[in-house]
Amino acid sequence: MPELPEVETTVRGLERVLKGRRIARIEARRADLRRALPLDLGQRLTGATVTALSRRAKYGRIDTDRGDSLIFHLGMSGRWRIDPGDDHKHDHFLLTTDDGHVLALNDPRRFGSLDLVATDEIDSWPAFAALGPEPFDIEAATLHRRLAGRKAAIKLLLLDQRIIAGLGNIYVCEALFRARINPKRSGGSVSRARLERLVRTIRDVLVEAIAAGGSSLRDFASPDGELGYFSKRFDVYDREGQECREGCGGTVKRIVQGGRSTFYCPRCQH
DNA sequence: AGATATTCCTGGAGGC
DNA sequence: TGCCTCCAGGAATATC
Repeated sequence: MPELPEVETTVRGLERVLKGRRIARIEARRADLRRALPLDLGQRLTGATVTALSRRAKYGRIDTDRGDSLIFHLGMSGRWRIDPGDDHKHDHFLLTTDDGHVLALNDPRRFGSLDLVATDEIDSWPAFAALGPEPFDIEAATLHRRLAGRKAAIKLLLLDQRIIAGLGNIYVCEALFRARINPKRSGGSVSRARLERLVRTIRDVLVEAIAAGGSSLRDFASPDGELGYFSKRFDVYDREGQECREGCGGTVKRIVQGGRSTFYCPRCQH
């Protein structure tokens, strides 16, 4: 599942073929990804030059010289392929550059989204306006303030994009394990010192995943279509019943919080 | 504020 | 082999 590291890797991959290029052709095969696409999307993008690519939380952003930004979210199963060759099922959106590269957005489950937003209004675009700070920017003091008094489980609060933006299920589990924090603990009860450690482990785990080329769930492909990585091993995610890698003698447990799986070591995490 | 449920969607896994 | 059910997940939304 694409989380922040996968989006970062994807943006970097797209940048290699897109930055500075003129968009020669757009093919939007579905008008209805998560939200309806503007009817004039083709006109606004065709002939425009891509000036910059960037990432915000789990969104990728492609800016053009015509004042528009194309914003994508990969949802659960989204991926970009560069020069896919033949046609793939679920290729919903294709972009051709002036030097002949084809970029295809493929998303079987269609939980992803595609939006065209005026670049100078991007900060007030509702999906962006609601986002909390980036994990690489947030300070422990800020996180402490944002969690103060909150009774909900720390695991759930870290998944809340308004509190801290960009974390998903996998890296929240991994970061909490490394920080030795029990995912069931209420957000407001985590001490400032432990939040210092948590901010560090969040950054560490994200940096490592980006370095490994994005993570590693079976179906993730890098932008150029290379198939998935098993290079990054998780300590707890999807390891129910297996021994704790910390060597504490405990066993990784799976619980359900907010309707989704949490993996942790009850011996190590308090 | 928080807990829980539902919706979107497909493919992969496991049961029989 | 195939048919069935369940499950995975991010984000928006609804309800109590």
